[in-house]
Amino acid sequence: MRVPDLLPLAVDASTDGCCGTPDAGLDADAARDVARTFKALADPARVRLLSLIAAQESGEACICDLTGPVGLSQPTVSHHMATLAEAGLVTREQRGRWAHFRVAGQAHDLVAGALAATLAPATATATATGGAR
Amino acid sequence: MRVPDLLPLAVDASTDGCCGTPDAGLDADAARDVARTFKALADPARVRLLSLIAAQESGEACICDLTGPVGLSQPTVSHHMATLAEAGLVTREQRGRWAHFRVAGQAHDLVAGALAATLAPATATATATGGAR
DNA sequence: CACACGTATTGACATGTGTCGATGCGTCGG
DNA sequence: CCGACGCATCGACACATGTCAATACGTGTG
Repeated sequence: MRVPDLLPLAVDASTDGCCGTPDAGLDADAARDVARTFKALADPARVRLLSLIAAQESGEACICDLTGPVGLSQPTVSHHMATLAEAGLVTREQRGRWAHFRVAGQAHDLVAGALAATLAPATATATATGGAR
Repeated sequence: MRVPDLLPLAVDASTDGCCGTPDAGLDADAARDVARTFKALADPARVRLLSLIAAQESGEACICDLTGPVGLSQPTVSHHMATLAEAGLVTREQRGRWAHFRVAGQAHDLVAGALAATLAPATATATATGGAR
């Protein structure tokens, strides 16, 4: 399952004095969550699947619509979609015997938040935790 | 030394008629480039290293400053930094016998561009290629 | 109800990747 | 000039991951 309600985005508190977070980056847990989000996009097949769904006129697609364009077997596509869904980047809706996938509303904020947390640990906690639903 | 001038961000032209790019996502090459960028951030160690550098007061750090906080050996950190540098996310400057790393100016745009290309192939070509091509 | 169809799961395999110890290569200090 | 220091590379290992064929599971359809 694991659709984390966005990201913890905690900043390392190891040597955290009071206000400035001197120079310590994200702590181990936060880094692991951030990496988990990016890892979902770290494969050409998943990137292609996601862009393929995003490019659909209807905004959604089923597995059978995707196997052809990406040139992968049905089990492989299904596996990738499960990965994307677990990362919270797509949503899966079983309608009849078709599984309809669409890009999650969180998707952009999820990745943008992870990026912000990585590149600007100080300000990211404010922007991301407050900005993304 | 592979610092791709941002991303190609090409959209699939397989069934591209004239104007709308009906519903095809990124092509294989573009997806591979996008995935390459995200893959650099798909490991907790690298995320942590990057955030650690970004959090430095001076904006830069050498290997010896990083091995401690992340709890990894010097060769491993060196290897991760090479990965980040090859992805164009950090820059490496040899000064004396220290190697100083700083977050590349491209870094944010590089990742944001990859994200945009994935989630909004249609508009991304306009926004991203306009800035980079 | 039996069959066809779309999807998910399983098992297996090859490849990729993170990690470390040992070692090599420049550079500074005595 | 020689030793210490910082970093990169190499070789090796364990583990994760992408991929497929085979198969199981639900759901419509005849």
